[in-house]
Amino acid sequence: MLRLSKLTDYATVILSFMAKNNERVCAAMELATATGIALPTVSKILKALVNAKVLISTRGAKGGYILANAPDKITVATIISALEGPIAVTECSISQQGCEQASGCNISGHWNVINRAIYNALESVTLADMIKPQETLIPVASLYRIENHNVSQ
Amino acid sequence: MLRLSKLTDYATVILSFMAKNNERVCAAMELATATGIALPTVSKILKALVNAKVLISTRGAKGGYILANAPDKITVATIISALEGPIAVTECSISQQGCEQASGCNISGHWNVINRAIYNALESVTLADMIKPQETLIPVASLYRIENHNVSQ
DNA sequence: TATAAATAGGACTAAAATAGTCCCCAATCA
DNA sequence: TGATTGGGGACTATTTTAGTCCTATTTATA
Repeated sequence: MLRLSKLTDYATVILSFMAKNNERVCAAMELATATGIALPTVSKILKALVNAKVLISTRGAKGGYILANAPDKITVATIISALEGPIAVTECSISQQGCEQASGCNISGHWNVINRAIYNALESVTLADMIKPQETLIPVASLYRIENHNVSQ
Repeated sequence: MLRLSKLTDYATVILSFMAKNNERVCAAMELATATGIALPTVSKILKALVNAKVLISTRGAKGGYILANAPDKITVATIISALEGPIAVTECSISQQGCEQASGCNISGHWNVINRAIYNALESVTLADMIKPQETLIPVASLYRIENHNVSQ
């Protein structure tokens, strides 16, 4: 299903809240209360976002977190990278040392085309877009080609 | 990192082999040998691809699998859907009943835009493309915005 | 300067998803 | 009829992800 982790999902919720309260330092506790996500989890996400330079932190009393850039400069690609590492759908695309699949794997070039397309899609949406009221709702069903054909495990 | 499962990766390797040997019925055993993937795993993948109508199976002695369509009619999106279910990056995009995040989650419309873009990217590359010799190699590093900023777990 | 409030970093546990294996049944061919 | 091959599902093992907690460090302020 090509999914994002829950933490990344939480990150967008947290960052959306912060974007709406732009220019104000928010403590982890406040963000936990506002979003309903447990404090230790919020804290973990915030640390990752600071490492990725999406947020700037201030320590000590009255400390907290603030967006490092304007919401329209923070892309979804950046947020995902912050929590999940490089955006690429296959291992070999990341390790760059080729996959161990000796026979028949000369397809990395095409995965790169796909990765690039996905990256562009994620790069084209910013935090500012996400907090805008949604104009157009695309019917979800149209996104699916095949329904309910998962591998039973 | 937005990754595909290993099984999906294997599926592309298996299907690539079959596309090169088009119009010939391949037994699971042969595919396992050709790709170096363990037989039970190959078998599991083939079953999923049959369910998704990517492959057609023949039972009994001399049986095996064959592509249901020409390689240029089988898209990467179809292959991924076959093994991982609907292509969408967030749970709420799939369940369609909205997420439980009461506060501040009015961003599903934008996720849909992203999902659609990703889907188009995956739909635009076919199995035929994947077995073509790669013309252009895009430097992988250019796909990344932030490097090595993963969350330590 | 002591104290409280806040983040930093990392270790750790728990839960869930994924990968991989195995078994028995059904179908087909020689 | 027996060998070969896929179908379906149960099961186990492994890996990843999620979530928690502890201790150190920093800073404001009473």
